[in-house]
Amino acid sequence: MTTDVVGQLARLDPTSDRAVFRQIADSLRDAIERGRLGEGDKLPSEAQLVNHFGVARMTVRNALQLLQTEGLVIAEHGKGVFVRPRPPVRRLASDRFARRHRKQGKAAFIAEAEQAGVKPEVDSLVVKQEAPPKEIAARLGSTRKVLARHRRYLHEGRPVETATSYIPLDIAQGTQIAEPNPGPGGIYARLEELGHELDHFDEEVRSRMPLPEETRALQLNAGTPVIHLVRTAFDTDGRAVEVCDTIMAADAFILGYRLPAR
Amino acid sequence: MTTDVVGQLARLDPTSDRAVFRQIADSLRDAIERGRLGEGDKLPSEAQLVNHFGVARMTVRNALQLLQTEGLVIAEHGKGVFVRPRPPVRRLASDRFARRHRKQGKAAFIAEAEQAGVKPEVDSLVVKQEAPPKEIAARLGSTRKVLARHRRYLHEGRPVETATSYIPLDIAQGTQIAEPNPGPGGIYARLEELGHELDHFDEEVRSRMPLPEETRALQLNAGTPVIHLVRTAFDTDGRAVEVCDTIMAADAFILGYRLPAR
DNA sequence: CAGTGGTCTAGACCACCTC
DNA sequence: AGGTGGTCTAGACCACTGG
Repeated sequence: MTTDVVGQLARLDPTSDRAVFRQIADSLRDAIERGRLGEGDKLPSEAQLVNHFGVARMTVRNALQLLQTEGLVIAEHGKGVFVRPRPPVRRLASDRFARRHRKQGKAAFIAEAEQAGVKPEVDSLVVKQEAPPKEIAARLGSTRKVLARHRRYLHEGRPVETATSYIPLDIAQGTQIAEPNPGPGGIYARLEELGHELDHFDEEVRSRMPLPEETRALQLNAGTPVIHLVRTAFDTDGRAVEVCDTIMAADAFILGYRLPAR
Repeated sequence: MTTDVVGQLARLDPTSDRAVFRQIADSLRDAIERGRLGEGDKLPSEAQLVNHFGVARMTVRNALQLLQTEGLVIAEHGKGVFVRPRPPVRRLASDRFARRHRKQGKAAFIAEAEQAGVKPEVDSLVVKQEAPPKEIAARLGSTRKVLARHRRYLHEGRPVETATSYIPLDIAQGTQIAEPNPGPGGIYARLEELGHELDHFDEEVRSRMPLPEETRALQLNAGTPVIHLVRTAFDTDGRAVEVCDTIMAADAFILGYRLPAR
């Protein structure tokens, strides 16, 4: 058998003010941080921990739950609790919407993914007309109806991002933007062909815990926040021609930006 | 008394596969999303929920814990469980390191905060010389010793950000950068005076759940992720002259970036 | 089948807050 | 003092996984 992890865990300090379940969590966290437990390794079972520390099962479960919400471990029903493997992260560079990529016929997500050497996919595409949500209308500067393009992106089969693009109907109606497949270079390439030469994008980045529906759509583990990114595209006339509302699994991305020191 | 919130909660569905504590969480979440419970409002007490749903206290506590990890509510010992108020967020604009701010004698955090109309503070300043952590050395392109400036930023008294700047010793030693107070315009102004004209900054943005130490330093509530931002400053010679490693309370910030469409 | 985690019960004592 | 949430116990039954 492998080395006896449970035997090497720190003992409880009965004189400490710190709650027992926190002390148990501390000792397991310590074992992970010191590398005694590596990525993907199985933690001692609840029963083993109950024996080792001489506490009730709920106390052990409290400790494990704490580590889960910290994003350090993942419980798998019927199998055990495992040190969470760090999934490969994708770097999104600040030139990801550069025209040269569109010119090559690649949409931003696809170009980024291929550069990172992973297989990208898109699914659950929904295109419809609707009244824009308030936040979107504020950014578009209009409450008139929009075309909403919703899709989900996957990475080697794992869902990592959902995105909804909102384009004013007066721009999108009757164009390929309203089709499920917007063609080479994505909707930004189509917008430029329609005479809306793109000038810049403004991105707003937030982070928070996922709503239950986001947890479902992205199959998120406990302890995984989401990055909420809202991007507004402006043409050279200064008009907002698209707003893209994106929810990303935070453990799958690093966002990269270049700022001028000017 | 106020309206009877607990009486308006949805009933349990005994035929559902969904766990009872999840159904209870669902009904409370629903009340929050529908606005029956507003920001700062007190949820029904555990005892009230136990009576209303006819379950054991641990079942109710499980439901409340779920809502806490979702960041929707905050439990306060001896007082109750409350709908989490959305703290005022600060927008960080992509021109926050523009030279015109330094010229006005303001460091980036101060300038941003004043623009947002909040009172900024800095505390627990530590300045020392050390070997750079591996990640920092990689960005500086050197493993030689650095000057590390650690500080914590507060917002109307609330800690919202910790930051550590690493500057190569051959640049910083003997200058005002090595002093606790770097002078007007902050260390970037000093770097430029020393002949390192700044060209651009590269920022990397990640999000994850906080480590216990970060939870302490930022006094984070359950269900609050952190934004981990690493900024590298480059001078016009292309040399990395500073790396700043920042941990921000995710509920206190919106990051804004402008991307070229070029 | 045995081992694992998931849910739930029915209590107990404690620490904190407000009155 | 009485209400609130925080911790802990000692059980029970269930659902999933693996050999």
